[in-house]
Amino acid sequence: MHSERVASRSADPRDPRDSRESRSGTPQLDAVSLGIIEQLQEDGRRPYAAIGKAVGLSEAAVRQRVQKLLDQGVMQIVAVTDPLTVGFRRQAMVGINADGDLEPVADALTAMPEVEYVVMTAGSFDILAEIVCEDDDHLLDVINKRIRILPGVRSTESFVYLKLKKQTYMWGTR
Amino acid sequence: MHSERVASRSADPRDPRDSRESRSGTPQLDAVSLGIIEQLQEDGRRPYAAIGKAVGLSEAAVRQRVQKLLDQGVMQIVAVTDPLTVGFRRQAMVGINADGDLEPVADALTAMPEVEYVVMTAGSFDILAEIVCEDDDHLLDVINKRIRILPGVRSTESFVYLKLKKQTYMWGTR
DNA sequence: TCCCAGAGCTGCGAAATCCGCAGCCTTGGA
DNA sequence: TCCAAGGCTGCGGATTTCGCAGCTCTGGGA
Repeated sequence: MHSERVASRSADPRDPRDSRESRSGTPQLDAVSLGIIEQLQEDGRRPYAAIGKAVGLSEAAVRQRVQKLLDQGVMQIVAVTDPLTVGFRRQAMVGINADGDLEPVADALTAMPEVEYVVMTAGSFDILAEIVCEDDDHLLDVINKRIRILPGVRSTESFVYLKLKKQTYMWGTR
Repeated sequence: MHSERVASRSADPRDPRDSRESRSGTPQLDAVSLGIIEQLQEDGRRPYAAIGKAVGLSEAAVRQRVQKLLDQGVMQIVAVTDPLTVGFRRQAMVGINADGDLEPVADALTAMPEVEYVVMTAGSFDILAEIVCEDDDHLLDVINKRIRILPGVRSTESFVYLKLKKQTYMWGTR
């Protein structure tokens, strides 16, 4: 039994290690690590032994891999909620257009505590940022006094959240 | 010591229970539960005893509260990653405009495994949906053959992700 | 070719954590 | 006034986590 020890050598002939990196500097993951992530996407507190049984590894090995994935920043194990149910009254997605290099703008957004999510995109917006605020005043303040002021920012468009319908992290399990 | 047992009765005079619900049917949370969530937003695997010490509750009480929060769907404890680093080549935010009742459209989106995030918004889009795909063909397929076909959908606009800059869930700790 | 260093895995006790349960207290309704 | 329900505590027993020593495989250097 413990069926696929194979996975660690057949699926990807190379080591599970960071033998090859994508250009962004993030390590490449083998099938076993993906399996571990998949298990933890279902339940972030699942015991290492149970994960090991599922992916064909010992408890200790799973523990080492998980620790490494966390250290590398590849994954994080956290509680997620719908902010609207936890006292934050206003949440919005903001589309941003800017001139020149977008990196400094994105970095400035990343530094703001109210900004939960920043992604650079292709399309009619250069950057999308998700904002979580206490109330309308707070939201207005962040957008007008903190974002639209950033050097290079040409325009913004806001989408205030009315209702969160879905929020999952289980793409691994489909 | 165990300073604020107060919190469970002074901050909000009512029980920590779902004595009063917001209109969406989600229970109201007291300060202690918020504290627990905050702890788990920093580290989803933090031991119950450590959380208890931080919020002034026994280990068993924390365990019961966490279980209840999970059962109620108020929070989930999961591993989150940047899909782009885990083998999914294409990710996009799609803005959608539709006629009539938006609920069925949102429900249909929610049912799609490739859709990770669905939110109804105010602004020039009615719905925002985040999509995670294997590659360009897959993405194109989902948008053209699955989303734009939905009854009521008038138009869509896509923002393909180039680089994820920030992704946090620690709004509680600021 | 031989040898060594590094990475990853296993197995194993010790320590810490999780879990179920009985009992106590408070609140609200009959 | 009494009872039922919800929430909390404390406590053992079962389970899990943790640290460590030892093994294997691989790649590089002499």
